[in-house]
Amino acid sequence: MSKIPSSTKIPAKPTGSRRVAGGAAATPKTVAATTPANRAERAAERRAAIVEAALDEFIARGFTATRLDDVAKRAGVAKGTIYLHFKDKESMFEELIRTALVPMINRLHAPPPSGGSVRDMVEGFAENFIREVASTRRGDIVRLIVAEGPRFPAIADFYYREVVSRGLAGMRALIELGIARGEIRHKSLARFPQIMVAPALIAVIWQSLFARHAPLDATEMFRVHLDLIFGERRTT
Amino acid sequence: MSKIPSSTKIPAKPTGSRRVAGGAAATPKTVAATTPANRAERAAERRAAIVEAALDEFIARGFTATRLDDVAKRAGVAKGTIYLHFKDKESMFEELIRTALVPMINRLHAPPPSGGSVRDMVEGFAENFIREVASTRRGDIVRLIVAEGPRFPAIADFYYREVVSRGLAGMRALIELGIARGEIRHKSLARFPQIMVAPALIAVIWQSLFARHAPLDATEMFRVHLDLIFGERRTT
Amino acid sequence: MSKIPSSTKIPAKPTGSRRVAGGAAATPKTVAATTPANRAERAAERRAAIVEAALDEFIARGFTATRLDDVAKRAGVAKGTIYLHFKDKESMFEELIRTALVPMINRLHAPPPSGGSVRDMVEGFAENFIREVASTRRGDIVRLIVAEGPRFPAIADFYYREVVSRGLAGMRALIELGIARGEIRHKSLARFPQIMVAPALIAVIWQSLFARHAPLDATEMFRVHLDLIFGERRTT
Amino acid sequence: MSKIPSSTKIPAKPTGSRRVAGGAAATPKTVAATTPANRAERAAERRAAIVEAALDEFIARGFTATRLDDVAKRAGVAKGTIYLHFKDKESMFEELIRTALVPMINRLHAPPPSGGSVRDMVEGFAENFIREVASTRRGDIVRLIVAEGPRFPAIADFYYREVVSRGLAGMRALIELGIARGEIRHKSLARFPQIMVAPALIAVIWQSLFARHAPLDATEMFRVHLDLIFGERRTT
DNA sequence: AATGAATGAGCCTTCATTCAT
DNA sequence: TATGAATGAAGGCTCATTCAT
Repeated sequence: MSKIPSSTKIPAKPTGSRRVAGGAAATPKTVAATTPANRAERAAERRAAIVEAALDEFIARGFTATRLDDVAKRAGVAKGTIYLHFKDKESMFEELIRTALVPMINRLHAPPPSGGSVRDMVEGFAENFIREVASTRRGDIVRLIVAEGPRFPAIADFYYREVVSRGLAGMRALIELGIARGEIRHKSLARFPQIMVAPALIAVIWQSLFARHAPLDATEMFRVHLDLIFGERRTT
Repeated sequence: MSKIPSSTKIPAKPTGSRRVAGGAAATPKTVAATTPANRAERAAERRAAIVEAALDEFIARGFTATRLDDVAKRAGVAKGTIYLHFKDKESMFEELIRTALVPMINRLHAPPPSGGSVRDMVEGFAENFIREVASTRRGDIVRLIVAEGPRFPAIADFYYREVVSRGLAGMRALIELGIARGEIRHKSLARFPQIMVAPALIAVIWQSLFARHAPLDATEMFRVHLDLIFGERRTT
Repeated sequence: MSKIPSSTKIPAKPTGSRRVAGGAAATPKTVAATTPANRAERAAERRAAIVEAALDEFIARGFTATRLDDVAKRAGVAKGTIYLHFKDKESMFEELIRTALVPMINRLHAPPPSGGSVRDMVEGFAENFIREVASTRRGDIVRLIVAEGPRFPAIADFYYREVVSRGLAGMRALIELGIARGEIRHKSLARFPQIMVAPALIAVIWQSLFARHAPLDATEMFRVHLDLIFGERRTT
Repeated sequence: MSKIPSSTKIPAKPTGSRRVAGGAAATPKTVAATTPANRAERAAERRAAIVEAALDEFIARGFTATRLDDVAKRAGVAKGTIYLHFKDKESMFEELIRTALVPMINRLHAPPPSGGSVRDMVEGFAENFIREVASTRRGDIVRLIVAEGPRFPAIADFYYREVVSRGLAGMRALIELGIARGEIRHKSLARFPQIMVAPALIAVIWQSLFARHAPLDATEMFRVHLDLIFGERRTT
């Protein structure tokens, strides 16, 4: 049994603009004359590169095992530069997670595309979730929260407050709408909206841990799950 | 936002006989009046204490952040003693996880208590799972696997092979039985036995991360979930 | 009988500019007024200081007993700094030895100052050797190789290949020249050039181990040795 | 470049009586009924085994790198047993060296076999030395003293006092005899008896370090050396 | 006397953080 | 603003030594 050696080079998807072709050891010094105007722009770019890199590393190794040295290398900046943007490793981690959750939060704010049946809405949500979360890096972030939550209560709290509780509230509203409209018969489902999203979370975890052994068609699974709740549709 | 300081003393559930109450610096030399007569017995006890302590620390901090120093202190042994029982931190971690999973594996071997309806069987299984796993340290171990799996592929593999694939196979058999007996109408459920257990896993994660904010009645949630699959029962 | 306590402070010949006199706890941060203008220069200086210090410690204690902590202290750098220059203790040791041998190797390359008789050449070589090796730290390095060679075969190999075999080859050539010129009568000496240098090595070892008890005039000894080979000279 | 891994099993020449055939992990407990009479005998045997084992390990690894665990294993005793015979590692080392030197010391006491010419006597001594020292473990001990001398001044002192100074004194007497008898013409040789033995020491070191690369016929070398001093003999 | 489990000081090495340039 | 050399606290692991059996 061997763990992933910490020297493993997680293939770096170079983060955008910077990183001139050919530059071996990423020498970011020779950036040439900087137009005073785009200073801020350049800084923002750097910061973005750091965020990208840090997320990748944190996802791959977890908080403690991540080395800022690696983050810097991957971001193509010097180690010290990280400290121009973040107070320390811990704050960086927390800030990163928050930032990464923002899109999810926003989606929860957006009123669900209310056209059509409740099932369509839920299915739309689920497809979206699976496409945008379960099979992307955002899914890894969810797993990261599960992993580091106990050591970063603030992160867990934030996630609960901003994502989980809102998401469940929205889901409950949908369920109640479904019940009101007669689409859903099981009234008690409204007491446990978690049930509605459970397969989505399963999918997230499955992708990280077992996809290699047994690929999982998350969308289809979710559809079957919805059949349980709304009754079979395809028969029609 | 602050993470749990690494110096935080996770309250140690003292492991059995040794460890006199109040003893601060845990001086394990003066055992004197402690009963265990023979050598082997003492050794086994020590090893058990280390296992206990290590599991607690690993669960609380994750692999990398766990200090063997703390494990030793919590177990009431010297640091060197750990190395009489385990090759190194990594082997200790892997061995611990495997050991901790054995009870779960055994339960999967045991033929499901086949009396009664399929729903009863599943419900029995779920109640059991929630009682023995979701709300105990075994649940934390599942979360630990989710957390460290990507860095310990061997652990993830082992968990998949010994627990997940077997568990799902068993569940699929039950589902097929339910379909054959007419208890379950949704035939495609057999393709995704994950759906059946999804709420159980949700419960495990919820306990670790959010129980503090919003307690979750896992048993009741699971019952509602079963209602979706088997049809409501309580109406009777 | 007591060995040198490992805490013994081997008097450090301070390595160059840095290191203000008397400074106990060696706070190398406040360099301030120290001259070395540019980065590279400073780095080279530090590296040199480490090399100096490490050699002294290795010579005084041998490989295993040398503590990098002491090396760092003696070099006036932090422990971590060593690792900016060397991969680990072992590589440092091997690299150090090789580096320290380079001057000897170079001397072997240089064509012997061919003026005069063979005896003069050998005597010149010997005087040089005794002046530059036997009574200096280079002699200690030879002893160090003798001491650690069996545990570092690579070091022994390197020493044999680069110094011993070349040195003996050169010496053999000289001997043959001496035989050809009629300066040396014992033809079989060419089969054992080791004999020619034996007293030099004896001198090296004597200096390290017994000089304190009985000083040895290595130069004079070598001259007597040459008398055996070339016939007495002083009579003239 | 790689050093000998410390795990290297130096092939143990099992030390005599003990060590029952087939006994894997050398379980010295089952020694059966001990005749009260031979207690002391058994103890002496054990001690001898420890001495043997320790010498081998010290020679192979040097003082610091030698683990008492390995010594115990090789001697077929428990680690604690070593402490019944020696105060600590350091004393053991010093005592071992002293003990190992005794035979050499004794030989020096024994009046040189005074029959025949001085050359015969020296040649006899040298042949003896090369046979009994240079190519045996005793030679390794000489190298060990060279290696550890600086860190164990007491050892170096002892060696100087008991072996070196006596040996040289004896050699000087022989040289003076040779001069008196007209066998040796170079009178100043008496001032540096080291010259007489230098090739012998060279041979010792050569065996340890370079024998593998280039075997050395020490006896023949010594004979050539003597030819230098006494004049060629074979021509006759 | 002999054992070997247990101890804990100590050492190599890593890595978050600082700061002179 | 950005760099990266330097720092030193901390942690994994070893091993001489002790001591209950």
